[in-house]
Amino acid sequence: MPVHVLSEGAGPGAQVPAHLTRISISLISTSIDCSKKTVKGKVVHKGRLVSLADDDFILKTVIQEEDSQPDTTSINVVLLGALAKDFNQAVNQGVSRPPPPADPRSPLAAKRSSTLSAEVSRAPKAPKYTYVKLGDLKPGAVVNVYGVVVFFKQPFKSRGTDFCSTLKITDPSNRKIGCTVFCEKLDNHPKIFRIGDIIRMHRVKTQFFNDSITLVNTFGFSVVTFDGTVGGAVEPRASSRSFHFDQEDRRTVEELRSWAASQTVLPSAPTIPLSAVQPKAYFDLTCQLLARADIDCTCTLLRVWDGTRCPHRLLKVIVAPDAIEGPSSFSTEKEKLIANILAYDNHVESAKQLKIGDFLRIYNLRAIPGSSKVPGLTSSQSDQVDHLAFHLHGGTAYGRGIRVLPENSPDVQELKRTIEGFAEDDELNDSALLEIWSTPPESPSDAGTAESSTERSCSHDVQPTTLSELKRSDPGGVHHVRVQLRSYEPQRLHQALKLYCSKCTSMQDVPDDELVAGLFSEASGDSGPCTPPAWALSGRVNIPGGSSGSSKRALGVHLSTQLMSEGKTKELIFLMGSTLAETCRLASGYQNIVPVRSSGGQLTLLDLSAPFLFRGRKRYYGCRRCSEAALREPSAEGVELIDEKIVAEALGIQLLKFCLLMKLELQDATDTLEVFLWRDAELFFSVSAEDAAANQEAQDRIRQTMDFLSSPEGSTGECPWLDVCLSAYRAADDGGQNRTCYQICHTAFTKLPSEPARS
DNA sequence: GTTTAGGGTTAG
Repeated sequence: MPVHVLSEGAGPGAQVPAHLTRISISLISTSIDCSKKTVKGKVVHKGRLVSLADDDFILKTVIQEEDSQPDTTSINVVLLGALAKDFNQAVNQGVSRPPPPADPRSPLAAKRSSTLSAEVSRAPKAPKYTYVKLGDLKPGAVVNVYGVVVFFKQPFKSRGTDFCSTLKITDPSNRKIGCTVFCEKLDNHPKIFRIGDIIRMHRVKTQFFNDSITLVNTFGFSVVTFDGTVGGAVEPRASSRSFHFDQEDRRTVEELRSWAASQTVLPSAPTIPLSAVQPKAYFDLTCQLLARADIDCTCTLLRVWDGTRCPHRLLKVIVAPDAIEGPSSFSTEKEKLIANILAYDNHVESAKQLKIGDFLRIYNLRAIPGSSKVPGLTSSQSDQVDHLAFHLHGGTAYGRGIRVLPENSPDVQELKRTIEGFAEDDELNDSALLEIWSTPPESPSDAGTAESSTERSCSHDVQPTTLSELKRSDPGGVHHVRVQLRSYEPQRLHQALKLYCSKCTSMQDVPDDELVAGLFSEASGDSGPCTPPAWALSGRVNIPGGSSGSSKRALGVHLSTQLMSEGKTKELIFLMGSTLAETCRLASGYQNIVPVRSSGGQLTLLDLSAPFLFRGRKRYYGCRRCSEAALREPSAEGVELIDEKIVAEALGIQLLKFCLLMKLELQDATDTLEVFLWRDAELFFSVSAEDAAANQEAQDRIRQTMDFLSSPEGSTGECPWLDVCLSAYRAADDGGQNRTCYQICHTAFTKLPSEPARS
């Protein structure tokens, strides 16, 4: 039997016998008589010709219908005998165009596979993406590639309609390939943070330019990048809503990482902390934005820090306080760590997009010594000579630009640790804490030598002092004291629970149930018609009756199509029109509940004063200032567990962290002292603040600890003694006056009386 | 069915 290959574009009747009719591959099933049917498609896989006996062969092939979803409309075909042999000779695996026209995990594909896969026998998997080695690139093709980034620019505005990213990549073939990405949306551009990042691009076309091949994105382009650190987590940074990622991708990334690590030719441009900045040098800085001010239309001031102190004197730029976005001043200690950066020309626009609190990487920043000419107002210029000024010059040469780093990136995690290390001495400066508390100390009591009820875990090598000595000593530093608890606030311990934003460092009370219930009832008020987003499947859910026997009712729910197709239906629901009590009741049956409402005919989230997420008994809140909340479909691709972080990220919410804040009055024989328990409160109580917000046991533990510490013990009739590590720091109060504050650090309560049995 | 850019320091 001869095998004919249809030429591209040939009509269906051209070479096919007339008694045969063509059907779509998606219609093939075991209940259909296929004997007079044909299919038309492309050979996306051609197996090896296997010889069974003399002149008897077997060969497997996969045929995929064109212009269709890859994992739903291909068939496995087993060819036998001479047909297998003829096929093997006549047919080539055709990848004249890039294999799949759409990401195989697109919602459409997922939806179809979930409904059809059980009924129809087809290829079990989408055809794999094939990646062309950079050394094998030929002009005039559309390909998928992997590479290691050796140069990149942040996206910049082109003269056309799009932003443009330019980068250069390499791979073990050692060929360096320039790439250009044009996209209107910044979000669709590759998320490259540093040289050495790994990049995967789908559907880029090869072009000849200046005697070498370059890559440019083309239709259906998608890109994913990865950190290039050997041994680091392989976390895809996608630039599209859905993308394919499997174990083979993981392997490829790891192979490229190890290869790159062995290459000395890869230029390494480590980011430099402010403490290591050299005058005249260009460098990349990883930092947090604290404040911003427009100087003129070609220059914007960015005030940043990275928790380290630059040994050189830094240029001060004086700006009118009302021109500053963010705090107009900081504590004296913090000011010493803040660098003023002048961003010029094209960077003024990108500086505008930044939010106070953002974590940034600023590329190709220049430290200029002795600068005295700065647009706008500078303080007395004569005493600014030999001060370092940081300039981000106009243009994009050498990758000059600004990039916001995501909070979960390893570099930001490290930055936060550095900043928090400083925060131990300073973070409680701003009036936040001083506003919440204010009561003066009183008189001393007797000293004791009893066993301590706490244990210090710090490594500070300081001798214990008395409170009166401590009060006389210079402000700052750490101190060890032996003290008793005299009093504490708040007496109502639930008031010690706060919500803290690590981005803008604001702190707020946890909204009480009455307030939250009010928001739910207000949200269910708008019951007009409402359009759910395209990715959602809508249905109803029965609310289990409460113990009071309240009437059952059904509420609207919306589910993510993609999560459903992954069998994760119950892991996340968007619930509409429920009361707070009903939401809590349903939370026992669904892992994640996001309350939603109808607003102006659209489905939206509730006001951020309400929890945006219920997980069992836990509720999670977002920062009103730092969130850009919107209802979006979360991607759970490769995610083991959908948790508050995944949901918050998908919804653009800056997650607030539960924390505990108390003010304790301590005493010893010499004096009394007010101290805060905040940063290490969880360590002190051996309880997480999040648990304290949700469960009685954790609350009991805090209550028992405070009861124990404030009640007379045994025959001595004294309160228990505590060995405590205190950190002292200067902080400005409301009136701008600096005063010394103390905070308990590195200290854990150890002597809890036996816990009562629980059922 | 594709214009833009196609790396290589501002000059404050």
